[in-house]
Amino acid sequence: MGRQPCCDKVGLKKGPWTAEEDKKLVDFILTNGQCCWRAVPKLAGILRCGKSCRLRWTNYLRPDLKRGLLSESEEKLVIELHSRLGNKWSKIASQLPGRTDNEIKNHWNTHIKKKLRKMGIDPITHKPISSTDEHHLQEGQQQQVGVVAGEDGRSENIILQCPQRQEEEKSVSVSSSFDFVETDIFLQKSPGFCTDEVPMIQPHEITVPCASTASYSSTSLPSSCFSSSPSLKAEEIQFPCMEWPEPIYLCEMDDFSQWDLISNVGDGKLAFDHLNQHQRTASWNQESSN
DNA sequence: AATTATAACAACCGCAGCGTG
DNA sequence: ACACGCTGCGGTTGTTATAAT
Repeated sequence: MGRQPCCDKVGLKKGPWTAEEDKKLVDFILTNGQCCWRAVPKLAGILRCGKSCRLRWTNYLRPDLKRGLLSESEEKLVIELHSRLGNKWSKIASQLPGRTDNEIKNHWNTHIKKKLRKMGIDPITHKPISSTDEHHLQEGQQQQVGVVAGEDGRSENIILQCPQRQEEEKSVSVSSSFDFVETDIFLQKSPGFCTDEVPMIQPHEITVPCASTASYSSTSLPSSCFSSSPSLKAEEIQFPCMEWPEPIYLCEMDDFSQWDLISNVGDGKLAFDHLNQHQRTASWNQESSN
């Protein structure tokens, strides 16, 4: 079985990517497409392992990525999907075009988690924290079949979550997750909910914002926007009568034009304009706020 | 102005599933 | 059937920027 190891790690670089490395990787993929990641670093002349190249491309260099903070509606969608799927970041990301699993995971850990806790909601169970333990105890009693009782609450939680999560992963189109319904009801009843942070807009309250570009309704949504999701189809997510804000739907061409890494300088050649990461993020943020 | 704490996010690590020889 | 490599995923860490003292 003469396959070579994935990467021998000897002489391979780690840490932040340089402008030159980015350029090499982008040039290579734009020229050759995404092929065997193991071969990419050698062919592109990059001293990284294929895994690192793949991550850099998928999380940062891909031209269809949106930048900047998640919009309110994106956050709400993340919360809902998380209540159904748990930490299945890739599945959640597949429902947010232009967002990566890493980005969503980071946003969850740094923003959403705190907001939910601040609101008294357990970000893991999506239930009110005050009643979480008691609630689990009751549920545990109802679901004793096949359950090995843990000695502490922690292990019990895991036992309680798993069957439901597994079922939901098999069929996300199930009418409504109990967890999410409970969270949603709680959010609606919480006047103290930080509306300036994550407003929970009801479906009928969501309107497509006025924008200079064409507006999209749910009926005009291009199905291709969701083609990246093998396991979840957009229409399976239950959002009756919901009209999505534009940013969620569009893998905008605007995004490509705003993407400053690559620009066509004529005769088919691409110029690479590397900004440092924070400069770029700042400029994206600024653009998105305009 | 300097130092410390916190936030944000890019990148790494290890594991699991799947495909291939 | 088995061993191994490749890829993708999720958890975690490291680095940098910003805010607070």
